Amino acid sequence: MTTPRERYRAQVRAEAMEKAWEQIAASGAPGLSLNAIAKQLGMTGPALYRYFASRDELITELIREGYGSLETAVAAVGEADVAALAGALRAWALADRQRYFLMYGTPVPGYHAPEDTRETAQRIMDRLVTACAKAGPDAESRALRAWTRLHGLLSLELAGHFSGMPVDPAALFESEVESLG
Amino acid sequence: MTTPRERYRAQVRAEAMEKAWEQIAASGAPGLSLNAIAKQLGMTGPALYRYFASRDELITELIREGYGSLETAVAAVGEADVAALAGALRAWALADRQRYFLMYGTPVPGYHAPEDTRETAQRIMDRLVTACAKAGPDAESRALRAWTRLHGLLSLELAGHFSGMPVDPAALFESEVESLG
DNA sequence: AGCTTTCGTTATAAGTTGTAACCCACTCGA
DNA sequence: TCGAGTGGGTTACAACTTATAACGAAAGCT
Repeated sequence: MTTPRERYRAQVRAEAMEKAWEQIAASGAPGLSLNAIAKQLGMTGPALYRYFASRDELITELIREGYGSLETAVAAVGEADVAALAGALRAWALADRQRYFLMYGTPVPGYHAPEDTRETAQRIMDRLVTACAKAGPDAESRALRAWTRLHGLLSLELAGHFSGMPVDPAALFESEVESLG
Repeated sequence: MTTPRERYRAQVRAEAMEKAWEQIAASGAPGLSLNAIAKQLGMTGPALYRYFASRDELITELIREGYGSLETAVAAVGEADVAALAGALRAWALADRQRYFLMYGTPVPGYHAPEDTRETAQRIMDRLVTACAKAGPDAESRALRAWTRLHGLLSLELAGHFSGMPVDPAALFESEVESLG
């Protein structure tokens, strides 16, 4: 049973996180400002602290949401073959670069992700493992290799390290996906 | 000919960058504070602006230094076979995680690396290409694949994404290096 | 109706980057 | 050797940031 207050609170939190995603997409995680978000929501800075204990908690919540969104993205892939999963991963990553980097990019020393995001990450990995299991033995180690290879490709592409090089990221990705089969 | 003033200036800049590396290693790039560095050098905050036009310029200088250090690291590898280069890369990366992420980690939207670092990166890549050329045809594309695979492995390891998993990063790295031969 | 919880406000503390103005010391040329 | 100019360091300040405290008002519950 949700009271009106709870619903309102959830709505404000959701709107704040929406603005936060926009800010992160525009200026990266370090450029995220609670004050600016509050202003966009039509309230003063300190008011937002009723909804998020700190800037870090907001970012943690964004990371949680990010993992959730990736999980639904891979869950939406019907028959779980590796190529389809890889394609879904790339599409999801390209949809929001900074979201990808928030989860898999530069770690902040001292920051530890909450336990439930690790569990979500595990479920995502499991999905990849079962896909690999259909294609032969040693599913776990092949899934691990798939993950590291795809991540290497994606993170370099998203970071723009291929720009200025005569490289077609999509083709490179496809060729690397084939190497996994 | 270097005047005493120039030598003094260069020294202060070098010391500031040293402290900057320490700060980045401790709290990541967002935690880098010009004020704190100035204090460590025994001067007030604004004084540092005589040496670096802005925080961004200091970070740019650090990135430049990072690329330079990687270039000397790979140049120190005598016979350039891919396995040796990969080993040198991993050792260099493990020596300072945040330095690696400063160069290959999460990009800041709107920030563009200066041209000379791209040239240095190109020279490093060339080294990898010549190493691949000794092992067969299609050196360029094999070098590119080597880069993306090693980066995927390294960045996940350095970010701590393997901790909690039954994974031996060194062994995984070795096995992936073999896949390149 | 009245009580309590919660929300949003202003005020404030302690940081940050960066600029401006000023002083002092060192360097360099006449 | 002395005077002028350059460059380093200081304090003061503006405009930000995160975060807390204290207060008022609105909404919900009994």
